[in-house]
Amino acid sequence: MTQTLTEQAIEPAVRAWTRLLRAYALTTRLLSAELQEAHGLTINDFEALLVLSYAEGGRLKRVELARNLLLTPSGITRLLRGLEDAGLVERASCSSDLRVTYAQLTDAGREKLDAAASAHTASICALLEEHFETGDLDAIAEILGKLPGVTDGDDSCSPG
Amino acid sequence: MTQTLTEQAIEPAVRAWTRLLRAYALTTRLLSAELQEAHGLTINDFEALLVLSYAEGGRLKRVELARNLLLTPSGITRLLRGLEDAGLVERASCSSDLRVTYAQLTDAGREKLDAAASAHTASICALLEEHFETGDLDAIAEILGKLPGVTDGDDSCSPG
DNA sequence: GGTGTACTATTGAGTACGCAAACGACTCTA
DNA sequence: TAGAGTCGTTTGCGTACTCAATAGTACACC
Repeated sequence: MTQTLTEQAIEPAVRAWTRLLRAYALTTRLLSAELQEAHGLTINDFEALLVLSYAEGGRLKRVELARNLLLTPSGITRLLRGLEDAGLVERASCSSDLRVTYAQLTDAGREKLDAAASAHTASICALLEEHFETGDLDAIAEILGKLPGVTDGDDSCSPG
Repeated sequence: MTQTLTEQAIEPAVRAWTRLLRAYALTTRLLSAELQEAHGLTINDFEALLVLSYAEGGRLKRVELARNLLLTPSGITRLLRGLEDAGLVERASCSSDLRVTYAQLTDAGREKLDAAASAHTASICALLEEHFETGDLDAIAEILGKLPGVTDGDDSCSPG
């Protein structure tokens, strides 16, 4: 390298990447604190309940949930342990495949979700709409949706 | 709430938010693994070295660094402890204010950064340019830059 | 039927944070 | 110059994750 770092132009990709990092840090810090304070849920707790609520019968294989939330299997085990202890989710076994266990949303879990969702959604909207226009939000969603994996769970979010 | 969750239209803000979460998870997982493997640095290690390299004299108050990386003071203490132990950064005290200590990039730190930067930048570009067009990257950067705090350190990234 | 491979879930060990508390240093006020 | 409030830093404690290893189950293939 004859060119030092400080002489390099900043790549668009790098600029976009660092801003993604910072935007994530800023927004999660805020939203996570609110959600934790108001309902004792982490963001992933909430997302898990949400994904389950959209799933048929309110249940999903743990491995599906992992794919959906982009967590590792061990992450899912520990996430669900918390939700199980809180009575929001319960285990259900699969008769046709003894390896899999389902995560099943309980009534309490659905109630918790309903209770938390409106406030959490409002927080998200308030935070983002304060700084972004609707066109911005659509643009972010559309562009980030091009990353494979980002829209993986979206099918289950179209109720039908 | 008379309307149940599954009947609600998904707010643009919520869609953008969940995709931001997933995009972050996907990209950091990949890039962090590469950076760790190749150079033994976390993403924040790298970002810290980078920010310091742009700073005048290669040094910055810890609190400035914290603002820049969006870490809490305790996060900075621990991040820098690792870099100090590795000899990449050293402490410098401030004669006019005994409370503050500077984080000072060492020669080894600058070499490490130079060694890691090209590969890491290439990884970022490869990952993002594989799925996004240049216009997308600019759009992400511009839109996310509207969030206050996201562009806070950018001044120090314009070498002058 | 046995065997190898793939998959699901869990656990142990380690890490990178945040928050709250504490402490020393600065600064403003009177 | 004494006191109060603010700021920079560190530490203790807790948490949410990762990776690697493990065990049980499924299935294909011979």
